[in-house]
Amino acid sequence: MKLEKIAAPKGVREYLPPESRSFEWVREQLISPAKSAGYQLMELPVFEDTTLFNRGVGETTDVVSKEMYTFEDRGGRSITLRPEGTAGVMRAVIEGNLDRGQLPVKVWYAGQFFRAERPQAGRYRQFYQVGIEAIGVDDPALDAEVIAIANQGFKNLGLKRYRLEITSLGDAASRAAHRVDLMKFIGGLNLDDATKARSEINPLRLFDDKRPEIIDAMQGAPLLMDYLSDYSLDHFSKVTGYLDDLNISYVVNKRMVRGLDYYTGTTFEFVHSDLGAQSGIGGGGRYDGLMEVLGGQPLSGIGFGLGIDRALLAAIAENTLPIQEFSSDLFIIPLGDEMKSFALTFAASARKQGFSAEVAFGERSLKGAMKGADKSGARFVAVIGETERESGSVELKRMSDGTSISVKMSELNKVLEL
RNA sequence: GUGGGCGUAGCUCAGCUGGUAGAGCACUCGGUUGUGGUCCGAGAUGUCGCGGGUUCGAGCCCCGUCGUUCACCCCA
Repeated sequence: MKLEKIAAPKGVREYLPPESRSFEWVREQLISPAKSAGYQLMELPVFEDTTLFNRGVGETTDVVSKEMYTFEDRGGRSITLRPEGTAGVMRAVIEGNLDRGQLPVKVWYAGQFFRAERPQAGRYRQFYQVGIEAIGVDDPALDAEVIAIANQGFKNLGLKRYRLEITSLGDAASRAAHRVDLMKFIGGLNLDDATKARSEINPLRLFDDKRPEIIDAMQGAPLLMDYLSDYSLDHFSKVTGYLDDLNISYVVNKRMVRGLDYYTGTTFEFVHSDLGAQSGIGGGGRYDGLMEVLGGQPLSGIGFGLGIDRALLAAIAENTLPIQEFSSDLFIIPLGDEMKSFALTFAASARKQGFSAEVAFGERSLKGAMKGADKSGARFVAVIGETERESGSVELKRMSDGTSISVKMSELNKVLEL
């Protein structure tokens, strides 16, 4: 009797071999620039106290109000699977007193995040991101470097068909003044109820609407950029100046909208042109009030999150994925059961000598084992039996051309390093 | 949460106007004694997503459901 199969939960994205090799590669390309810029790893829990996101991300955001996986644990605590990375990093920085040391605190992280949305191309309920945060210094040069690090990650992937959009959301006072005028403007529009309701939660959302009639209606809307204080404008122009010096091209998007409430000042987004509706491959910005909201010192911060899933889709779309070799140096075939122990010993010795080695397991015929060796892509194959055990040397067959060389089992480097 | 497309072997798919399933690839074994890739031969595999309905009869029609996919919303 066959039992029913169990499927993965809806919308999760998982990576199995051989695809996982590409995933691993993409993740490393995206994060390596941060590592070489002095950012250090932070491993964080995937679930947190629900209050962290309510307070950090903002109750009115879609993410918090309708996309979180929230449940009660056995102790009656409200727990939420992290929908984004920054709030958790801030919590850990405060809790671990990292903000008492030298500033800025510079950390990176990678892992899965969870949002209960309807799955779509490039949008999953469990998705993967890498990100960095730099906390405690408000310097436009830092903003520029953070952006440059993200940009370098995408360049590492060989991507070309993407653009960097950047804007400044200014400080709280500027946003409040702009909001009043924007609400007034929107009030004069003839909108359907759903859209009106959305605009009351966050009027900026209408700038992001994809429907032509809304885009049209928003043409004359007041722009936040025109409300910025001198300080914010000066800060922003320095950031763009540094980007110019770094030869990083960008477009200033005065209508950019971000879904998380904590962003202030410099805000940016990387958008890829081949990905359909879910085109954002990364985004981030400054969040100058967040630490304080979470009970820490009033320190500024800036960071980004890059979507690994989408970056991988982009690399596939642009055909920039390198072939990911996965093969051992040596494939060892024991002749019969009585040679298995010897094969395991030999494999261990080969690994100790610095080479990767696999053993043929099971009851296959020699021919079958050779086929297995071939498919594994191993560079060399060694068949071992009585003769080898007695002599202490093996024939290493080079699979690329079929030639073989005899070598002592303790001196594999004489052949394998060629 | 709303709307459209799709759901046939491990994969990609075929299956004509309804008559209870096929191809290619992949996989396993073999082509005799301790050596792969090509070639040849043989073989295994499907409750046609699931449930109900129409019919003498359904993979093909209808309804529901689940899954998947694309878009809206939102966003990585």
